[in-house]
Amino acid sequence: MPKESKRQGLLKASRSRTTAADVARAAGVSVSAVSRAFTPGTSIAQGTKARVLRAAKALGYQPNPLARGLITRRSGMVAILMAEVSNPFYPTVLETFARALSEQSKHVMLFTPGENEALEDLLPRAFGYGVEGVVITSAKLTSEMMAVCETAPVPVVLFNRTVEGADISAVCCDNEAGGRSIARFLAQGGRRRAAFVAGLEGASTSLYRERGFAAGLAEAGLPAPLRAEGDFTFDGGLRAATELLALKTPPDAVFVANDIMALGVLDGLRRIGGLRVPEDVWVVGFDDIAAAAWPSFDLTTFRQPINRMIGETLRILDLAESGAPNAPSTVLLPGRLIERGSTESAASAVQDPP
Amino acid sequence: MPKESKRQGLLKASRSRTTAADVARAAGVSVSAVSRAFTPGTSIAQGTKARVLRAAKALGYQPNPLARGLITRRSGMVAILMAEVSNPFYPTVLETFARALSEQSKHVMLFTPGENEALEDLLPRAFGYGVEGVVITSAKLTSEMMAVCETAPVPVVLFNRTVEGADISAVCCDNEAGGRSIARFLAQGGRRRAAFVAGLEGASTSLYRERGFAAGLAEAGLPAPLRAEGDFTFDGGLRAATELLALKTPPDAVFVANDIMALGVLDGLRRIGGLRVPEDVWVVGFDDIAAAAWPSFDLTTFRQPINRMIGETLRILDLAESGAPNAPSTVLLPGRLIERGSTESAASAVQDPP
DNA sequence: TCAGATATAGCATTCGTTTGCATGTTCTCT
DNA sequence: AGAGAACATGCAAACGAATGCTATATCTGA
Repeated sequence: MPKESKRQGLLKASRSRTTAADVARAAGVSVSAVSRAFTPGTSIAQGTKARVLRAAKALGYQPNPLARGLITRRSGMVAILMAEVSNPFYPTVLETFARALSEQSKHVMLFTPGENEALEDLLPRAFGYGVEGVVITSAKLTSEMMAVCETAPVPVVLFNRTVEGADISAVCCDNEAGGRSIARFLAQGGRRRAAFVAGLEGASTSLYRERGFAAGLAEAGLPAPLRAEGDFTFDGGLRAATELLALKTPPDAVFVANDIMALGVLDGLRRIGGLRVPEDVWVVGFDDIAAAAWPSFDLTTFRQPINRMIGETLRILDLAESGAPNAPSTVLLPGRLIERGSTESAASAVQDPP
Repeated sequence: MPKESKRQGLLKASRSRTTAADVARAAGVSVSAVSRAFTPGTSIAQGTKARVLRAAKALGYQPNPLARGLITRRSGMVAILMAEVSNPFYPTVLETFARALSEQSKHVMLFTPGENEALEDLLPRAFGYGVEGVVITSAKLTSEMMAVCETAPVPVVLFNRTVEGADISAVCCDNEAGGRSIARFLAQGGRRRAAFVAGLEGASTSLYRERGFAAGLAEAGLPAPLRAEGDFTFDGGLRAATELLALKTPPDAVFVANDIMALGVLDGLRRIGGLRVPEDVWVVGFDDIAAAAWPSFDLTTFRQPINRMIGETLRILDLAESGAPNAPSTVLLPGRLIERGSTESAASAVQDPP
């Protein structure tokens, strides 16, 4: 690797960053004082602090997160592991996170597992960067992964996921309650033959939603739901729809494990099956992504409280960070059914008595 | 307790960070040698390099990016500024970027400008983290912003944006050519009264697409397009549709500045205006997002070459990084029209004469 | 065979902070 | 007024790696 020194000289000459030493000199104090002025909760007199901050502002000084992170092991970044970008729910989550963290002047480091990249290799890399916390929104959680999470040097939170019997914090919508309330809604609407379209095998969200849904149907005296499988994608929904249409007696209502897939089901039932929604069949999703409200779909769905979920996640991260007992906690937040045109309201359906 | 011992082992492996000194000791060399073993292009014998790498692997050692970045000023991260998460085009871009960088074992640091956060404040923060490059995909580019970009210590690339007269690299689809080819396509299909739905005022993409479109129509001997404005969002598309419907003579074809807005226009024309697509009116978008291919929309659109665009962006970043003359370059990549059901093929449309 | 060129390896410095420790200062209470 | 306590400040040693320089081996050619 030959020629290299030229560029360096060029760049460094023009943009030498101002350091704590510069500020110290300007304010007539030591670098320690500068450091303390920027670290809350340290022993420093009001006067000197003000003086330092003033000098810092004048020079445009900001503590270097890299140097700081080298010592404190916290570089002001939070790692987010996210795989399913094709599901619009997650970009929204990502954006909200980024904004929320930005207000604490923290930043998002994004980790997207590649084809042949194991998640458990990604995490140590993140730790190397001194991330102050990790949020995982990826579907597949292997047991190796769990092990890494449990021994992580910083708090780890599963977002929209849970794992049984693992010592990891998790923040979720109450999926089981959601499934149950949808079952109740369908029953009240006079639906007799419900179907469930599952997401990826092994995803906790799909599992709990199905569990609650089945329980709710049973409580209402309805038979267990028909079942098809998708993979949480639009195309998976399309395929599931054809599957359902192939049944001798198709369902009169379908609860789909998430919205993006529900849109696929809806489209499949209409375009391929020629069915009318909601006249022939009702469709209900889960998440309340933006597209659910589009006129073409007008999808009834169960809204996840994204903002509260993110709030709770940040709370857990902060909590663990501030040295509180790091007892892993699972937070279940209530969601809410949003009725739209892919179902009829219970009121109008009640006309014919059971 | 078996669980206890297992944990212990993992703790050792993942938490207590092994440093270059540990590896040096294990390999019987100095830390310098370890450093050189991990830095390509340095003077080190094959034998010792192999020995070091073996020891490193055995200990699970990875150079600490923070410490490394402190010296080299490059921490292995690339900053991405992204605002419009509600447009599915961008999450896709983000994901592709993250994967591509991951293969160079670099990482994405995401910056999402908040409500009252100026972009030009965000960049210096990014520089503080030693990012090796910056990719900007945000809509609004103020002149303060330009100034910061031009004096940046690392390469900056505008993605899907251009700015005239600024010394900043940019990678774009050839929007003007795209607009022109769409115009030609509509003309060949026998459309006589075209409309354009613009995106945000001041967005270069919208501007160039419109320019090319208008030029193409003129060349085909058609009148200048009708015009409505959206804001690059679905709802903006809906509003634009109502606007167009309110005209005394509505258009027989609409070119919308991007897909997500085109879906809104399509939905608006159908649901609100009761028009049939493509029988009554053709609709063409730009981007080719996933939803464009959904049966409900089946949107003809101009596909941006995302992969090539990202490839070029990375190339520019690498180029500038490796010390080549940092002459800002603008790369224009060709896109391609994807015909779907929201238009008729020119062949079939030619059958019935007006 | 020996001077001189050429790879390698190590030492010590450097990057920009934080922080334990020691040293003042000021304050409080008796 | 004096003895501690409580607070402020600076010094210097980390943090973990990169790198200019120097000191050795090793190699080259005459």
